[in-house]
Amino acid sequence: MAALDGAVKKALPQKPSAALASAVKAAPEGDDWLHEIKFDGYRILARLHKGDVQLISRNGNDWTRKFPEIRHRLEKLAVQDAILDGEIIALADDGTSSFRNLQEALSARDTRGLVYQLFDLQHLDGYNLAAVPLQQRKEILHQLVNAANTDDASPLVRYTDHIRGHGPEFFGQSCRLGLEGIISKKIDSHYRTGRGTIWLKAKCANQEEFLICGYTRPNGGRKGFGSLLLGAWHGDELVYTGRVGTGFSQNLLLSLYERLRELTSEECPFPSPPENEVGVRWVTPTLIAEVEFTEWTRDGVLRHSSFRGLREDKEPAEIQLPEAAPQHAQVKKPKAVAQTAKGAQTAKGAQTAKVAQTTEAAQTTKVAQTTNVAPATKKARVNQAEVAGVRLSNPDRILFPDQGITKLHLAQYYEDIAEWVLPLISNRPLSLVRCPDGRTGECFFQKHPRTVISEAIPRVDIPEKEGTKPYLYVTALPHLIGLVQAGALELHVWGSRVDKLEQPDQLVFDLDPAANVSLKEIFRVAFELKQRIEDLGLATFPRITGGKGLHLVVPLVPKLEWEEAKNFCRAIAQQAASDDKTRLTANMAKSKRHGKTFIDYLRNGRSATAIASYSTRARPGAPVAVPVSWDEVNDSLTPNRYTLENLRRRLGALQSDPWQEFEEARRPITSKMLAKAGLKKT
DNA sequence: GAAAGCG
DNA sequence: CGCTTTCAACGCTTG
DNA sequence: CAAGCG
Ligand SMILES: [Mn+2]
Ligand SMILES: [Mn+2]
Repeated sequence: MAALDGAVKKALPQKPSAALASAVKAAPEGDDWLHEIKFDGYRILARLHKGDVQLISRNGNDWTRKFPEIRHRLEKLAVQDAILDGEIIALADDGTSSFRNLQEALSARDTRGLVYQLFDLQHLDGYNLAAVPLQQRKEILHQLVNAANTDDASPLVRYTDHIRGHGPEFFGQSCRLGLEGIISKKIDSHYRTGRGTIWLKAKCANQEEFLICGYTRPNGGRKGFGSLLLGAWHGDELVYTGRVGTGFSQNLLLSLYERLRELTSEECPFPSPPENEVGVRWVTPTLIAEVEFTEWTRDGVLRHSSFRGLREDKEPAEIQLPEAAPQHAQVKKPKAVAQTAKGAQTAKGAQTAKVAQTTEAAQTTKVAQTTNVAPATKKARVNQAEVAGVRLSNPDRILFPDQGITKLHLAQYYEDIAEWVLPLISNRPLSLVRCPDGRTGECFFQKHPRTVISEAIPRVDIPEKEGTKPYLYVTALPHLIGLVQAGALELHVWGSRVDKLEQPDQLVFDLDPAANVSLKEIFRVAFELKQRIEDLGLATFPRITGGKGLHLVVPLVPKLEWEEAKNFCRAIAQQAASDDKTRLTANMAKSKRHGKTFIDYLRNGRSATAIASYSTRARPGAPVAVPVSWDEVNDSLTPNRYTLENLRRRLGALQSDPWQEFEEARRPITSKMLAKAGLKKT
């Protein structure tokens, strides 16, 4: 150690402090930067002294007792004394870290699944390493962690790897994967505590911390609070920054509500109270909420905000108004008189009149949008909303309880991504999975609209065995919102369009892995099938389904009718299966699938459907089916990694549509192809 | 979610 | 009138 | 043919 350049003999500090990263818009270029994935957890310094371990939070509190397993693991590190720097996270199977899961683990006192990701080393065995170049500090740390983990397949304490250079590419790739962002560090830098410019953070979405300053009463049937009112310090003035009403599970919402009730205050904490906030309960601003949002409106409030968790490791005074916030709101003088919540009118009558969420800034997307909470008139119209001109009943009904995602939020999701979803879903007959009481309620499949669904959504009559039946299809955003109003959580589409129903314009090969098939194997199978289809002269585009598998979608010029098309698909699937009998089957029977991947070619029948691109799934985690490009099909991808909560990060980072070439790649199925697939010419 | 049925 | 009940797919494969 | 499948 003494031989190490920069190491200085020094006593172990009693109260170590951490280096902090400064926010930047883009990742730095050049080989003199190292880049790490940004974790979504708690920043923790570990102080090791003669077998004794102390875990210290960002604001200097002793959190050792919160993480007994990690403490125990650190006690076994082969060091006399050390200061380690890292982040404690809840690590999911797909390699992502979730702050929500971390907090749930902490409040349930079940911290066994948590992992300590170490990325720096301040002090080791009598020497201060602050002046040792970063790369060397990380090498020493790496060896230390490796030596301790030799016989551990799933270690609790891990070394955090980095890539050198290629910052902008790494950042783009991280965002396309739906991650939070990256941290960039100067390769030869010393360890400097406090905020500096040698550690930089680039984020994939707007995410900031705000003080919880109040809450609204819940709307019909809901418990606890409806949404939180947020603020931040601007100098010594507390400024209102908007509300957040999604992102909490039921449990979290109720426990947060208990804490807020103890903080309730008669007095509005804002010198300039927000306008039109009726029936708000104010609280003393002490709790800190981490919030993700799409943008600031011109009024200086958050748009599309979503709660990510409570920060227990910061001080309220640290919460300053971000520089990106428009100055507008602070200048504005109060119009409305501050209300102290007194159960005025009926409980339900305490309805927020209008959220400051439709401003000019909010109107800039391609698709016309109007997202309003309707004014409370008397009592009849209470609790209704409108999106894209379509009336939503029960906008506050929770459809995904673990995420607190409501019907209004689902409608806003489709409004937000309309330009992505509409080209891929328009003019195709639909089947729906409806869950009017949410994902965990009773769900059912629906093919025919009957009375349930808005007359404004177009129908096409399709001949069936006996007579002709109506099917829904969409051509525009309001139709999608109409489906949301009906409680549709999954949209499944035909492989043909309403103007050419009998001739498919796309095929779907649905790869359904058995439970114990690894991702690697699914993807290997997918590439082999891709090759097989390309050899026939057709293109394939991959789509992760939001469930467990993957689709290969084949663009066609409509020519053959359904029966011939399906025969073609069956021949391909059976050929693939017979060439790889151990890993594949073309037999739908579950008993024949054990340990294998089923090539479900049966999506390619008349009236068969497949999940639509960008449709949500009625599954845990609020996943979404997402078109990807073939070069994204690798170890980083999982079939359900994109969700209602993180898809926006991906779309924002995409340089181009991963299915950009889809239209140009259309080809008819020729008799040559049929012959090559082993079918007789027609 | 919405219409029909029931007390 | 308000509360409860009912309904919301189906064709093809497989053994 | 009934049962299973998505
Ligand atoms: Mn599937
Ligand atoms: Mn399938």
